[in-house]
Amino acid sequence: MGGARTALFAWLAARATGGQFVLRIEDTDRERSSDSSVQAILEGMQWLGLEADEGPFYQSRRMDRYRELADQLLESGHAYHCYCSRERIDRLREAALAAGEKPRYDGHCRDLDQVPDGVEPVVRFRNPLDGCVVFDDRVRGTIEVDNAELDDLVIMRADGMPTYNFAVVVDDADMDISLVIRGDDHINNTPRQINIYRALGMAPPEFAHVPMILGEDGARLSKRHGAASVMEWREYGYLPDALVNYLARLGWSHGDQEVFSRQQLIELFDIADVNHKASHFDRQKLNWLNQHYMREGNREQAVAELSWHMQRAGLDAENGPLPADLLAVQAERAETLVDVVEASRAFYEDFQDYDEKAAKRHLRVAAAEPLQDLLARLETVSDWQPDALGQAVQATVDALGIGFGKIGMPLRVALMGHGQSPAIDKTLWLTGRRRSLERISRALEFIAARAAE
RNA sequence: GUCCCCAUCGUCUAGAGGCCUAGGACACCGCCCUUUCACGGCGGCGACCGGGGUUCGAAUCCCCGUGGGGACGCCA
Repeated sequence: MGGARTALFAWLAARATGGQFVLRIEDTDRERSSDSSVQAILEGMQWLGLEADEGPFYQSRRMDRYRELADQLLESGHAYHCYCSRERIDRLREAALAAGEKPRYDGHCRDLDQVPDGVEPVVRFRNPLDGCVVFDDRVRGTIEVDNAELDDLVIMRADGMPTYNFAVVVDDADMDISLVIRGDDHINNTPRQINIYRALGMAPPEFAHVPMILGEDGARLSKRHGAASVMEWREYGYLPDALVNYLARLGWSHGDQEVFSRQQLIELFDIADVNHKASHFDRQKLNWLNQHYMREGNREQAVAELSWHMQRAGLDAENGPLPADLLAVQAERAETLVDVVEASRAFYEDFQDYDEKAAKRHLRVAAAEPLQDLLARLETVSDWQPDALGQAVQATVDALGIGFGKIGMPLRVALMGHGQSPAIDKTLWLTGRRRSLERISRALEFIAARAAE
């Protein structure tokens, strides 16, 4: 989610300023990057509607370029081969930690005379020893770091693959990136990268470090908090528009406004307005927005998503009301599309047993006459629409001189198997003629059987 | 531990020295509407982390504490 929000900000910043949104897959780590993880990103972006103007570009296909520039740095003396073993590096780190210092590479191979045999070296960047790096962050303002705090980072691994900090510099320069928007966990990388730009003789882009998103418990958002990938949120029943709106409001705002269309977001968004503080992910507020978008948002999107969820839950839309009709009545009593589907099973398939408590309370002998009367009336209803259905129920109430409660709840339980459903006319409507008549008959039989016991 | 970043209701936030008796939203509580569940309406609870400055005046500026987050990888 953090990545999705960063992508959203980047997309908005590009759209708001007439720029291009470039999608790049940073897959230089052979062990961690897999087809499925890349696929998850691509799918998530598409589902959220964050279409890229360029890309996706894959770093794994630009190896020659990274090697070329690493060689250039080697030749100009801005980089050097390092033969230190991982064990030595580990010892260095432990010693530094024990001494209360910041772990750093000690520059052992900086000026080596002789090259050890049989060791595949890494390439390290020769970071300046003094001075400091200052940059003007578009959201944070001026950030200043002493070069003395920085060590010589590895830019090419022993296997010849570039590391992140080097590859992004090369790519951002080659791809003419004017603004880099990323999580503020990268603030510490930026001065190192700026030093590399300088060594390469290239001009660094502008940077904007946006705050992180924390879980409800204040810890960094992770799988532990329920969902790692954007597509999992789809599975939970959220709408892309709701997620986009929610994510945009996390760390950014425009006065008291809470609901923003994409168009408004594009018109109002300015990266410089982004907050400095990390924010907590609040599922309940997302729920509220999701309900809002289910009720009043883009109909096609909501219906398409609902259909997807129905299929996933094994509900056959052919065998019950139209998803659009279902949404129209269920959205106001549900927070997610999964809730809508779960509350609607009875409209698409038969239920086995009545909820014990509901049956005991509402399917009693006293309910038999009203149900019988209503059944007769419903059989004559030709236009199975809410208005006519509501009138039929009212007619039963009037004819028998009973209160609405004497028929409403028994009917609800007869139709749904339990006591929760939309307004009774809507419930009859969604249940459909054949099922409604069958289920009322079934309830009458149930009542009779109970009475006989 | 060292360095970097941050700090307004439980949460998201408004607030750019007087407009603040600190506003809105979510959540929560109450009432109304409703013979289901909801929706909706009305109302309530609830915050400027602490201490020093600067100023006629500070939530807003500065410093120091404290708290939180991040970084310190041949991960990104």
